[in-house]
Amino acid sequence: MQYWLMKSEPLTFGIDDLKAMPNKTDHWDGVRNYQARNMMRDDMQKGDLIFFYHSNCKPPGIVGIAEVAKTSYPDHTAFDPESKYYDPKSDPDKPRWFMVNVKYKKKFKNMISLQTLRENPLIENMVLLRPGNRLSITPVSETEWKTILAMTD
DNA sequence: GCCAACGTTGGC
DNA sequence: GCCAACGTTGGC
Repeated sequence: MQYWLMKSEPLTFGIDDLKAMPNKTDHWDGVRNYQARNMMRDDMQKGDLIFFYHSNCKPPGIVGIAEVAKTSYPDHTAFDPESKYYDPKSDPDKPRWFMVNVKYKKKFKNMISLQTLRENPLIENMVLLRPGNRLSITPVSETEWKTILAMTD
């Protein structure tokens, strides 16, 4: 069992959007970064737990929990010229981009803002909090997971 | 809206 | 393979 953090812009796709999906499940498409892809493709297992993070909003922070509902498979939006995630270099016979399915688990009564996370010395080395980090998917250690859960009410 | 920090692209 | 130019991310 591993833990992850996945960022999404709430205006594009927030945790309430995930909850509203059939079976509260959706595919996590549009990841176009190799490090993030590799984590989805190689490391994410069904049942892994995910902190759902809202980025590019006020305030940014962790808003709830989801879980990996299906291991990786090719991201079909890369094959669709109409999609904003279209990548002509991704060949259906040799897909470049992958995605997993993610299922809504819960939404925190109060989100844990980025600022609040930064103020907790127990998680100061978290990948998310490292200077310059822009990865949309980051691993979370068990200690970090438990520490952050303890910050919820 | 600004801009620092990255990642990617493509000429050479 | 280098690296300048460019695009993106995402906090502020």
